Amino acid sequence: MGRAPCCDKANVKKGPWSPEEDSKLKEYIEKQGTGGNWIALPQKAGLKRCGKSCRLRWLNYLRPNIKHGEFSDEEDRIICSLFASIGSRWSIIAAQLPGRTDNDIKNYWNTKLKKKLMGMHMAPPSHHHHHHQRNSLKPPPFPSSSHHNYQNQPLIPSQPLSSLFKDLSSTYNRSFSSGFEIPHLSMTSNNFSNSTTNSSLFPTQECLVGSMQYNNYPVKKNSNQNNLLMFGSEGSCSTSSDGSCNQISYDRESNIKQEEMVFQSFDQDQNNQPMMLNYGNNNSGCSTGSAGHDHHHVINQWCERPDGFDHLGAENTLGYCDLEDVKQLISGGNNLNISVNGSKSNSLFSNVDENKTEEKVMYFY
DNA sequence: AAGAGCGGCAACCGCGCTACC
DNA sequence: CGGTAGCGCGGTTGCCGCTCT
Repeated sequence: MGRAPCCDKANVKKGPWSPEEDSKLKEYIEKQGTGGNWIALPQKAGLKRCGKSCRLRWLNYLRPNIKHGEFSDEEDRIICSLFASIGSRWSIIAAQLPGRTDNDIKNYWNTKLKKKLMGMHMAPPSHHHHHHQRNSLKPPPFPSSSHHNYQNQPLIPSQPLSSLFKDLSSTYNRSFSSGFEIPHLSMTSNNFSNSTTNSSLFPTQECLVGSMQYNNYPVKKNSNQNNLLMFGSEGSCSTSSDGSCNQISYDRESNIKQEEMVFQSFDQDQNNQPMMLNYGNNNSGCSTGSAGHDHHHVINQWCERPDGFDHLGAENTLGYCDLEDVKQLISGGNNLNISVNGSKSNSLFSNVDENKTEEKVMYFY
């Protein structure tokens, strides 16, 4: 039994939007707002479009402060860093780049950035089949929600992440040895009614990934009392648990997405302690430092800190990871060594709930 | 000059999640 | 508590312009 269509497909227009449709939609939303119901919106606005189509058009093209055009080197770097860390979570990546949409970034990655990175190390395909080889550089398997899983991807390492960053480094004539960025994803919590989060309220734990020790990232437990892998803003070094969060909120004015994420449920470890994975570095620890860069404005709107520092607090605000550490992570069969709460594990996902995934080892493609 | 191939991007599609009834 | 509507996301497709042969 299939799902009922969201609209009457026979009576909706498809294809490119005309300027008239654009102005109708823009005008309606600017005056009336979305009303929290995209399905009903096109009829109210006098558009023969599917609600989903309207939403997409608004979010990707019509809403204020949308940035089109060339991506800066800094934006490239952020995209690459986050992609290397969390994979194709475009909406999350987009949240780090004000004015950019997930669709924009996705397209940019698929058509340009990926090739830029691959250019020096991978021979171009002999035959180009449009749209069919774009995913040849696969993201790292990400302990995703059930929404998207990577467990069915073939375990065939083809592109060491280290070389990927080597490419990037040479491309931009800079070294990533002190600037490899770790995902930095701010959160809000259901426990807080407003949008601003004091990130220090989130519990964190220490964790070793390869030679890197990470201890800045908060962890939360979901309502099922499973343990969650979360990337997040800096926090205290304490441990606690609270409710779940898993929603995207929007800046009231710009509709720019703000993220709060629950990524993956983990089993408890052998000591019956909550398991988590933090990203950080031996040297960075819970350090603080200079203020953030422009691309963190979105985050900073939501994760204010009284000291004025950004979330990871250092010059590179997303965290640090020495390139050698990255290489180390990639080497040895692309197998990450993880230590959680002092107990070593030889793969990132060895503690993943086996009912949810069969994949035990993190590979980079 | 023409057609095939390629690249870029807007838009569509299907599905998971969640709030609501 | 199950069913359903709506939302949001990532993957995919279609179209169009440019380049190459």
